[in-house]
Amino acid sequence: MPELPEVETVRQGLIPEMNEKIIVRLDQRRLDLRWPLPKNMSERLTNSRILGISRRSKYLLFTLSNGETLIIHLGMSGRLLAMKFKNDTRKLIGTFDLETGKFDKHDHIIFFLDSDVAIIYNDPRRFGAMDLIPTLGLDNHKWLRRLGPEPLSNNFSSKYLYEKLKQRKSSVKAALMDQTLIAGLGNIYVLEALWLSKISPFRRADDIKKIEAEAIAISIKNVLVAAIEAGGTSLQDFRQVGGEIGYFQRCLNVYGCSDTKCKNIRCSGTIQRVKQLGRTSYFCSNCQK
DNA sequence: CTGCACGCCTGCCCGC
DNA sequence: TGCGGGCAGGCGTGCA
Repeated sequence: MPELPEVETVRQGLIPEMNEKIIVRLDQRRLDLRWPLPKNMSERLTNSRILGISRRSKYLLFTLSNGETLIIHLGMSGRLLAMKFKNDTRKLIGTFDLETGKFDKHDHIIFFLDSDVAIIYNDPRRFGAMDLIPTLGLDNHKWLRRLGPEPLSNNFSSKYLYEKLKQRKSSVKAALMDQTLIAGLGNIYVLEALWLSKISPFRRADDIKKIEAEAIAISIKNVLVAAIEAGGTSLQDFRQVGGEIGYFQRCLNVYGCSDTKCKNIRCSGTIQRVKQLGRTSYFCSNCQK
């Protein structure tokens, strides 16, 4: 569920908690998430200072003083939650219990910082992943090297999108979900952007006209910016660093809106829920052509 | 090479 | 009240 806006929201929340802090101890409670965790992760991270936190697509990148970068992917249900251990007044959801002093069974990794804050990685479904590699080799990492442009950067333009869609025989939805074409989108924001552009998710990508590609590119940027400003979408799992939900679900126009009236002001259609490529698509067949 | 089905994993929700 | 089945979906694998 965490797509680009959710990961960016987490990044922004982590910066005041983690930037310039030293990891004084690591509590690693499992050896694997989706894949094995980095070898000797605890030893390699202990006493390292976090020099910066950036994001590429849905990956969080922690630059460390030991010359390595920690890569974290939240998968479907991963959360990074900050917890003060002295004078804590925060309410955390589904994790550390202040009364019993016990961690949740899905608290897999806990980063203790020199500021009396701990960052808890909680992930019930364990679709998340971590890796730890030399910072110099970051661009060639297997998770990062094939990613397409960041949609909010100048590397992503309507011209780029038009040219790429022209090469695809799949549906426009499948193309926009492809991380090598554009990085960071998932089911929710692809469907929202297509609704805003009045393009059906079932249209063939190579049939998209130039003016339509422009509308899609603008819609992608608009929906991502708005979602980041709202602190992301919390449909089931997503939480911000302090445990708060995001508020963008109030702004969703089609995702999860089956059988409701289309919110397009000039449209009398009804939002449909249909299976597409083994995933759920929501769209209005009346105004999305 | 492209396009797409599948499996991973758990919690939740629905129907019986 | 209990239980089985379907669903959520990002991403790697493997197939045609």
